[in-house]
Amino acid sequence: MKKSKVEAAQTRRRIVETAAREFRRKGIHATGLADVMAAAGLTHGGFYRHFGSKDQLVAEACAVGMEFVVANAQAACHSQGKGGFEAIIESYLAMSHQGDRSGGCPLASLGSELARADDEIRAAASAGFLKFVELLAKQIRRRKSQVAKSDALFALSAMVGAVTLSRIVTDPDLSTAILHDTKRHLAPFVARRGATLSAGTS
Amino acid sequence: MKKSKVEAAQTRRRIVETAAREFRRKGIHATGLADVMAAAGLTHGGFYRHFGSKDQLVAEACAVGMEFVVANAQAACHSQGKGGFEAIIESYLAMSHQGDRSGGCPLASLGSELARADDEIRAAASAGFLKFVELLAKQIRRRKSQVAKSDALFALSAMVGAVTLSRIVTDPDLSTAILHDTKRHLAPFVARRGATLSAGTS
DNA sequence: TGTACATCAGTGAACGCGCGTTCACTGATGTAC
DNA sequence: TGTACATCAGTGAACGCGCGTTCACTGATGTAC
Repeated sequence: MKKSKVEAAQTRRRIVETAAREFRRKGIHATGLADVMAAAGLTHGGFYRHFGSKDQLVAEACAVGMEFVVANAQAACHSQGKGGFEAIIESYLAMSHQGDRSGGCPLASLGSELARADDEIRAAASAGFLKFVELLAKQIRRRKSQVAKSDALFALSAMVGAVTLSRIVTDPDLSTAILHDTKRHLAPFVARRGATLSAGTS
Repeated sequence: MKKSKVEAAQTRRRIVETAAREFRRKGIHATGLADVMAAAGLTHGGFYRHFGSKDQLVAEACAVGMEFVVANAQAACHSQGKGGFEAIIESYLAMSHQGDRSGGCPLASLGSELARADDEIRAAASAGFLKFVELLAKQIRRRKSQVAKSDALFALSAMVGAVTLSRIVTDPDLSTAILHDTKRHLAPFVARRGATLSAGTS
């Protein structure tokens, strides 16, 4: 039953992408390797032909998940009429993102699990996080790029927190309010060029 | 070996408080009931004399954890010379909080796990979240309390996201920067009374 | 180009382990008389 | 106040189950001649 090298590479890719969806949907701990392999149309025994451990898969799945999210954000800021920054926060803080864990941002759907994960996994998440920050910073044109990056760090923190909290809260109105208010507070960010807010001294 | 009613009540309380610490430290899924009971100086068999299930303990532990965090915030805003709001964000976004999962905010240390938890657990987290929001809103004096609440929702989203992300990221400098920048962006919140930022129309 | 053989992707059973939960038991507590 | 007995907090062994990981096996693939 050996498959060709091309097929094997496709299978590997399929496992990682399936894992990226399953981990985000049910959480890292709650998703077994057998679940992932079954969702990819395979039996669990073959897993170790492709990966050294579950943690390795988690790291790769995390990287792929972040790539998708950053690509989506990039697509959003090119497609809409609005400014790039506003388009990104609008799509990130949309109720559709809140409801779609498996296709959404790993930082929001796996945040507290990632914080306890091993170095390799956290490094993958870190790299994806920084790509997102850079994309955001590029949309915030300021005199000093360092200030734009600082603004982007803050904006992404608020967005990740908002989506996470809106998923925890039991009242749907409160859930919507968290996303809405975060959107409203972040939106003026691009407009206020060089405002006092971004020129803190400490 | 039966214990008196008073002793039993103390034991129950001790289990909940121990659980609150252990769950925040290692995560809900990764912490077994035997771990919690051992940390409380008991054997695991007695657990079901006090609780109906692990989920019930998680819900109570979450409630207690949030109570402690809100109480800490309240203490912080009374003890320092600064304004209450600034004192709270300063203590929440301190590196000491980032490093101390077991004594810190459940929303940050358990966020993505809570988002997938059952209704009872999420209701407990919701209630604690709202208490925190109300405390924050009280520190933000505005003409309309509804605006203060909206500001508080946003501020807490940013704080929870910042602490979570600062724990994920592998670069210690980036970790510090996330907390620092979030502090810096949130601090002017109280100063800017009725600024355009808080008077959005949509 | 055709043949012989090593490789290795994928299967399915099995491993030890820790989980949440149950249960028979113990003996101090609290109650009924 | 003293005695007899039911209660029940806590113990420790056991349960079925699913986990990550291993392994013998299979047969198509890819290579050496």
